Amino acid sequence: MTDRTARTTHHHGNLKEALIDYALAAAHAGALEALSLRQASRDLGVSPGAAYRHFADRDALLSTVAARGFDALAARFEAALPFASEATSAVEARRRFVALGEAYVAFARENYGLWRLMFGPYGLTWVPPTGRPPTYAWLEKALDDMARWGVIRPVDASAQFFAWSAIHGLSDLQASPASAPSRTQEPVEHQCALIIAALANPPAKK
Amino acid sequence: MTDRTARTTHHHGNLKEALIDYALAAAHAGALEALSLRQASRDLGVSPGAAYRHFADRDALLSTVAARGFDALAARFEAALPFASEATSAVEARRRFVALGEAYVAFARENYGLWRLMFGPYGLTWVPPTGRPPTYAWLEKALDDMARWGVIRPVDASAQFFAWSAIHGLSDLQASPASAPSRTQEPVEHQCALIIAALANPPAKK
DNA sequence: CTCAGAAGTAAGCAATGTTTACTTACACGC
DNA sequence: GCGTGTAAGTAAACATTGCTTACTTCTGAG
Repeated sequence: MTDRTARTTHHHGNLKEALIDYALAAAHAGALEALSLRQASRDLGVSPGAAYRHFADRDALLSTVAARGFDALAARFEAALPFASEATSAVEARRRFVALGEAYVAFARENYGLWRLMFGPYGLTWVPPTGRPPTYAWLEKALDDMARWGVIRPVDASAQFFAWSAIHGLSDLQASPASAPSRTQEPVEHQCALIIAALANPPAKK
Repeated sequence: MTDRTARTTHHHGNLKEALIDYALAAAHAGALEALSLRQASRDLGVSPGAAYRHFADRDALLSTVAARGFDALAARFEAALPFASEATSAVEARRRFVALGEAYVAFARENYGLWRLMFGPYGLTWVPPTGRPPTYAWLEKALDDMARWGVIRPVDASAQFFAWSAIHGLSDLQASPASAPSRTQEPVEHQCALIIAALANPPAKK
């Protein structure tokens, strides 16, 4: 966790990436908001001012880390539900939507610090850094799949946003360490069922 | 904003409350996570160490401020929708539920820093500090009212949690300064309509 | 081989959280 | 009324942090 090919070389190493990884690891432990550049530099065996050769200031590091967070979330989506694949039945489409929700919640739980950063004052930039489609595209696709198999009605942007914010709220509430005692995972499926119910019987648009 | 009956008296004043108010004001401006005890003490005309006579450490202050946040939210609910009142029709019950959701979102927007604190690592203790019922009770009551007038089916704890997390997610996403450009308020009503749709046609429980 | 520039160092500044030993001033028993 | 105990505030100090500046060192392109 400390070394990163920066050992043998006296003065050089791939800092920047090492700093990002360090922050990512700290985020995994939940202690991101209190991350210290000096401590990081110390642990990476480098002088305090070295980080400023790669990041304008602490916020710049946090900002890029937040961006990486969306990348990591997309990777998790891809692992749980390859973007290229398609649903082959109604029950399959439904199962995929639930899997997406569960991945979302699980990510928030396992990377609480990063999660907070992503949706905090920084973050929410979500340009697609790699070739992967931005995270929102997974949701659109899952909803479209369900609509195609008749599980729900066709969705507009407003309905998409509803589905997103419903799962997002669930994640935020369940990921909070304050609700740690009730760490049950099953409600996610039921929540998704309720979202599907709403999208299957949408309110009459006035 | 600086004075608080602590002026004339040379050494005393109602610190503690002044500190909480100071933090609350800072929260209103959004700059809570970066609140400085020294700066606060300075602005309140008191020495740096004075705060520690009332709070064990910085986190203790933030923690009580978070608790006050839930109190302020309850006050807002009460203002928008007196707890003692009852819905007198189906459309009224529905209107009240929407008003609750709008109050929730508005509070998150106007007190972003406090909002983040309340649902962050601190907070979520929500003991009812004053005589008011805890915030969650408003939601329960609004849902029960709607069920009583046939707007939705009777709700269980799981359905309550669904409604809460859906509105909570909406608040969190819309309150984030990153989504400031799209500061439209109308979607709240539509979101609530979708929540109602879900609770009116709940999924068959297996 | 040189040498310009990237990458890292050392030292320093201002600010913070927190602790300690000290003073002050209020309140209350006598 | 008057000492006096105690809560509340002060002053000084320590460790740590973000960040800047002037300096060194290493590297890789020409």
